[in-house]
Amino acid sequence: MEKLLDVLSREVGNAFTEAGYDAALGKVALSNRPDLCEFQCNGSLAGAKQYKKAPLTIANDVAEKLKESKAFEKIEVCPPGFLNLNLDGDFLKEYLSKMATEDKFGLEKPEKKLKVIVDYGGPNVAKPLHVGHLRSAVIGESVKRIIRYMGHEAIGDIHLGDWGLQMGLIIAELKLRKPELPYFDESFSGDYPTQAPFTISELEEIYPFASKKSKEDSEEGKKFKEEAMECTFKLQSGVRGYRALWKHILNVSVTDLKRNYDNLNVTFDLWKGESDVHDIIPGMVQYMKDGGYAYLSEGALVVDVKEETDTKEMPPCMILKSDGASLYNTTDLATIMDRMKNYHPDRIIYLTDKRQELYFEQVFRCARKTKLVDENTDLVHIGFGTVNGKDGHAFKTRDGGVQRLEYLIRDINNQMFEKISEGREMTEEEAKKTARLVALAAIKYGDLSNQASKDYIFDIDRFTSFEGDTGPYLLYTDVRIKSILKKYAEQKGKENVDELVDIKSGLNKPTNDSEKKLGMQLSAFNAMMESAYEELAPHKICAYLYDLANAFNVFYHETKILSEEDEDKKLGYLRLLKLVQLVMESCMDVLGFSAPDKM
RNA sequence: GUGUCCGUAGCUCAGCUGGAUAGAGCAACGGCCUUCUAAGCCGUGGGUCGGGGGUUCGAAUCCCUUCGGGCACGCCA
Repeated sequence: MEKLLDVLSREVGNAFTEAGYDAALGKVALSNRPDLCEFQCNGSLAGAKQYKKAPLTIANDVAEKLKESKAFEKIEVCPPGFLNLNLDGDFLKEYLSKMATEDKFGLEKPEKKLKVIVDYGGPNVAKPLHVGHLRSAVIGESVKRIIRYMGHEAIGDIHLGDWGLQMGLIIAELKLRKPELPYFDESFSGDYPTQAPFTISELEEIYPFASKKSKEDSEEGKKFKEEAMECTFKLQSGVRGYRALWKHILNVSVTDLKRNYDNLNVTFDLWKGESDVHDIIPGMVQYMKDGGYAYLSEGALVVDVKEETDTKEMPPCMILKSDGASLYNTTDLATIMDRMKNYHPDRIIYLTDKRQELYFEQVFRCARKTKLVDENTDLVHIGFGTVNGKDGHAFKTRDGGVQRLEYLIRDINNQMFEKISEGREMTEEEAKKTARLVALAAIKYGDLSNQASKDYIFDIDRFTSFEGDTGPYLLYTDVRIKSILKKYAEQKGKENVDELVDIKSGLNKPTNDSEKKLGMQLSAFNAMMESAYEELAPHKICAYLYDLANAFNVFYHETKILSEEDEDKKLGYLRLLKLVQLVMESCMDVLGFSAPDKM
């Protein structure tokens, strides 16, 4: 379905043509002076020079022709040459009625369905999730859903960090603590225990402990690091006991990660990791050498990725370290190779901290230069900003430690639960469930309503106060609508409101200003979603949703809906409400949260 | 040093493919609940869009410059 602004631009463009001017000047935009008009066209000003005429003259010429258009109920010319336009109520009614009958409210299907891989830039196994992981999870989930909503195929890959020195560190430390385990006995040939020799809590304690030790300058630290590297090497070369231990680490970790991500309503289609491409690395390296792409520089194997047009320094992309070991780049490139072979994606989107921008540019250029990717496969990096505390510095707990995501969410859930329990008739069970939904919306909306690339301040007090521009406000609005519709069904003695209020039978012509504003906000849905997709910008959906909720609440306060005596008018209101509800819920779903039935 | 991002109300942020008087939320102050959920609505105050130049009929938006801040810049991920 054509976007409303395009329809209107065509109308005005035609008027420009009829008046003897370029149709391209007829571009219509939402008015930035809502006190004067709903839409505006500034083409007369832009065309003044070209036609050597006063803008006012052009505007008057166009306005004259525009009178024949059915799209506008008011056409005004304002000095120095603005065309101020108000939409015709019947025209809006027709547009909304069509929108209500179409799939996805008039969002156009893509010409070609694309296959997109979304790489969530994986957490490391054996390390608890912290607030930093929140962004990649929340933004990634939304980006994935936006892509799907647009009609493309999206494959989400958590892409775990499950292979490097970190694994060696854990194994080395375990070896010190529990040397009696069969995994370290090279002569052991029986079956290893199916039960892991540690819990997730132990694992989460071991890794930071070992990591810290390996960084110490002491003799002990150096020795430990060597041991860890040795363990890494043994693991990667396939020593049986080490592989078995590694599987335990992975299993214990993944179970815990799944639980945490489930709480965030974030899911992955693939639980791949760096280890999955281990076997194809030698082949890839050989290919890069054979192709003349890779050469030794300062002992390391690198590929030059500088380009003529570069204005900045562009270090080469490193393929292997000087000791011959692989690194982050190696696995990322091998993963690209693997994905091309097994999925043939049209696009791969990476979500990581924005500090990795240069790194990804190197990797992308390298992949292109070495032809690991097809020319028409798009590689995109979405670099997001850091999550800061109220002081503007990286988010920390009160004692200065890293805040575990799990505890943070638990705290917010609890705060919500208390708030909801206050003076509301709900069972404890219900209140808990509602609290989780509200907390999730608070957290996700708090994150997603900021531009992804910017740092933002994670202010728990603000998120949990949930007044104004917050997730809970949106939920509240949706709940209000549901409540009215439910009440109407009850009045009619029906279980389900859908058979009473069918949006497909069309909307009414708006009868007052707030109703019209609400309708206009609805009509912008398809354009908004398209732009959110093009820019991979969930915050645009947030802004739209907030505006829609606002428009609804104004309408709600000005309009008595259920007590309206004119049955046709009442049904019109209810269908409008239903449409608002469906659009809101679609937006929320794409953002990755949902509303309860009551709150 | 090179590159890059940012600087908008007291605070947190939109707006940036150029348009008229720069918008929200929070905080402050004042109204609105016997009537569909007040987690709401309405109103008041609050700004040299970091500074300076330029392009343009018109600049928060584009270009240059300058100040202030963040981040990155070969063997970490």
